[in-house]
Amino acid sequence: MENPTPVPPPHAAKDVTEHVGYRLKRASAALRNAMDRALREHGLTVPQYSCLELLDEQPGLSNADLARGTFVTRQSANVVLRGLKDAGLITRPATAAQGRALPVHLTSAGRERLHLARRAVYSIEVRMIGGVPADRLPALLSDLDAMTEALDG
Amino acid sequence: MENPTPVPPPHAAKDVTEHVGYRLKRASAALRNAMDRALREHGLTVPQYSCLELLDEQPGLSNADLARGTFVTRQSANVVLRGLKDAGLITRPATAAQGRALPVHLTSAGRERLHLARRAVYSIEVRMIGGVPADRLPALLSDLDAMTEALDG
DNA sequence: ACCGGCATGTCAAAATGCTGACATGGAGAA
DNA sequence: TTCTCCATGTCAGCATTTTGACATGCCGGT
Repeated sequence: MENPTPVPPPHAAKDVTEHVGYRLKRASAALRNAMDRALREHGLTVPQYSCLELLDEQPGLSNADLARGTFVTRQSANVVLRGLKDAGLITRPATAAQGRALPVHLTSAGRERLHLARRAVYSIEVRMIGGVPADRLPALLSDLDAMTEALDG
Repeated sequence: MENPTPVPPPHAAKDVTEHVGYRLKRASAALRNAMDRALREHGLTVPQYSCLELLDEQPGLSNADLARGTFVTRQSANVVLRGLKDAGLITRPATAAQGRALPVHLTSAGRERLHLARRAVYSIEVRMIGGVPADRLPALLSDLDAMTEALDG
């Protein structure tokens, strides 16, 4: 009487490695690893790079914005920002002109560092995408998006 | 003269959220979050659950095997195993009969806990997969696999 | 037999991330 | 206005994970 009802598997799968979650995690880990190694040569961590990329695109984002954008907590993002500020790659006002949000901006050194690191990161993305047929890329993006929405919504 | 040569983007993309890496990370984060919440009710962390799942399928795996299987370092896996052992969910010999690898096995309590937690996790996977067209699932699995291989190989 | 390479388990230290909690500022309802 | 709700920034404590290092046991070629 330990387990009378076997759990119905999400879909036909011989073992764990056939599960979407496993593949997703594995791909994500591989990407994280590759980015870690590449960014280390530029003196950046993955969260730091992610913040720089977001800030280059949307200057003035707040700490909370960056936390959401990089999928970590506000507290973690705060630590990252402190590191970037100490490195002179971003600026952050000590007081808020209005509200509590403190808008973060890239310094020219930050922009420069980002542009250098971006080369390395993009080449990784190119290598990663190289494995999948080009005509399936839109579907892949869409499916990843759908999965996220299905979980978050 | 700051950046004479713009970096060629990996593929046509208006912003960062169009990049495969971003989508991948986002989906992975959403899954991780959902699993964290679900497994907490069962007193398990994601790495712990992952180890139990692997051990149920392949009894006798070593710490290093589990580290590779869960995409963490041997040291991290060791901490996880210690937790599982303290909880009485696994057994681990103190000495190796041959070689250095110590084969890990599930206890009946471990199997029971796994079967309970599996329901919650599978329902998450079902929900996640629910967002993508069923006929695209094989391609999705294949593409995730291809990306991993392109990065690791 | 010997030795070099390699995988494993483990220790120590540091970095990283999260949970819980609290104070502040703003928007909207009563 | 006043009050309630929500988002933000931040502090403290804890958990998790990684890097770096070292000792042990096997397996290959020499």
